Order: sequence, then C-alpha cells, then structure tokens
Amino acid sequence: MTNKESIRPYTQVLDRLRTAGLRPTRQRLALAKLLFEGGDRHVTAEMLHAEAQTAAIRVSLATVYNTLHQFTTAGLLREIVVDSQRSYFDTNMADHHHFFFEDSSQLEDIPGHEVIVTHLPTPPKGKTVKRVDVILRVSDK
Amino acid sequence: MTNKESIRPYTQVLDRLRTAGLRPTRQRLALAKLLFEGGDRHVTAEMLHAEAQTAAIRVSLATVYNTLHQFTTAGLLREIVVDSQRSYFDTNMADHHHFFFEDSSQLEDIPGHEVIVTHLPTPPKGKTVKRVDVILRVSDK
DNA sequence: ATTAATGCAAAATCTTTGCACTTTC
DNA sequence: GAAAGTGCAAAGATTTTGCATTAAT
Repeated sequence: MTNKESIRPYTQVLDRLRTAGLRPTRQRLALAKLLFEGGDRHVTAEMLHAEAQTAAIRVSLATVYNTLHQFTTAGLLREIVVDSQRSYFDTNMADHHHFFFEDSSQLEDIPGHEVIVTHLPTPPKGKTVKRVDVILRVSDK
Repeated sequence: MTNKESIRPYTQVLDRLRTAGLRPTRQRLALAKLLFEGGDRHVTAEMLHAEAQTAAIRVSLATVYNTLHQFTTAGLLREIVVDSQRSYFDTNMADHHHFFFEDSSQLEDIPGHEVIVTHLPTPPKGKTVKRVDVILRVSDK
C-alpha cells in the first residue's frame, strides 16, 4: 500500500524536518503534515491541537506549542502578531502581508507584490529592520 | 496656589474627558494627566499602573485596564498590537506607524508621511479596511 | 546507550468579571 | 438618591516550565 501518492508527501515533510535539523518524531511529522500539506495556512496552537485530535493524533497542547515555536525558529513557520490575545502561525514564508478580519478573527494572505511600502525610515544605528509587517484590519460594513 | 501653570493642564484634561462623555473621576483624571501631559506615549497597563503608584495615585490594576479600554473606545487612545503577550496603548491618534524594538519591547512612532503604502488591495465585498498598520520590527546588529 | 522529545500538571502571565462599596452628578 | 465608577479578589484564557517517562539515533 505504499504507492507514489502516499510516499511522496511523507518524504517531503520528512526531509523538511531533517533539513531543519529537527528529529522527525511521530508528533512533529503528524503536525508538519497537517501544516504543510494543506497549502498556505494560518493556525493558532489551539486550532492545530483540535485538528490533531480530530485526526486521531495523540499530542498534548504543550507539545503543539513547543512544536510551533521550534518550527518558527527553524524557519518553517512565521509568527504573525495581529491579536494581543492569541498567537497565529503562518505556513507561507514568502514575502507577503495580511488582511485581518476582526469580526471572525481570520487571517488571509495578501501577495507581497500587491502592497508596496516606500519611504521606509532608517532605524537607529546598530539596529536592523528584521521585518516589515503590514496588516489591513478589516471589519463589516 | 491656582496659577496658570497648574490650572491650564487640569482644565484641558478635564474637558477632554467631558467631551468624550466620561465622568472625570479622581482616577481617570490622574491617569489622563499621566497619559496626555507627557507628549506621545506608548504604555501597557502594567506600566501605567506602576507609574500611578510612584505618583502616589491609588488605583487598582483592574481600573487601569478598564480606563485604558474606555479611553480607547472614546477615541482618546489607540491600541497597538505588536506583541501577542501584552497590549500597548498609544496616545498619538494621528495617522502614523511604528518601529518595534524587539530586544527592549519598546515602541516608537514613525510619522505618517515617512511611510507610504501603495497598491492596497480591496477587501472582500461588504467589508471595509478600518486601519492599515505598518510595523517595522527592529533588532540589534 | 545517549541524547532529545513528549506529556502532564502545575505555574506564570496577562486580562476580565462579579459584586459590594464609593463617588459623581 | 440614582447612576456610574472603583477595588478587590477570584476566575479566565493563553502560554511556559519542570520533571519523570518514552522514543529516536
């Protein structure tokens, strides 16, 4: 039952973890598959944990948090700060910005080339601009 | 002892609260003075509470939270989301953006005209862009 | 075998709430 | 004196930590 369809994604995700220097444990593999095999995604720890439960993957919430942070540190995910109450993680590592739908607390990507920021001021000496985040806060009406 | 210097700011802050439809209670007046008589400021609830203690103003942390939210709702403050762990409030209501110094967790204003965002995409039908936040995340090196 | 990762529950934050008491109008 | 605001402590929510157990190399 190990046909091309099931083997390829497994290998992809596995290599991705290996390359990042993370041991491909059962939990990390399972979470990575949920995260990276579904296109661009925006998840919170709570959401990913619930999804794992549904998929019959036994993993604790603490491990989900740890894993999300490890993936972020390893450059597999990016943390997006839009809500002071919750952390969101984005699987899209390309240069881009976000819509944040305040009514539904949903994030949506805006392709990088659709927002252009000019006249960026220079930061104080000895500092570097690590990232430019543009968030379009959207609500009904 | 009621000379111009002491009367004027008091009246300004008082009117500001009145205009906003907020009763000028002892606590609100004291917090408003701390917030609005020191130029543009970025505070957390914890910071403002500590400042009040130092100034011998007896006010509970819960009241500081309530007051910050009331001021925000009344249009006297603006909440800035840069850290998923803490809420920041900005006394500068003019159109502008922010530097966020990740090493020190400090916010700094960037005048509105120094950042220009073009090519803003249109949001889905029935939705409005309520605000465009640009955050330049800065760190050492 | 070594070393790293996991799970759990407990702790740590930050923020909100409920309700009796106090202050403002 | 009616209505609004405050304080406190308790509850909520999210996230992190410590440590014994389990799994990966």
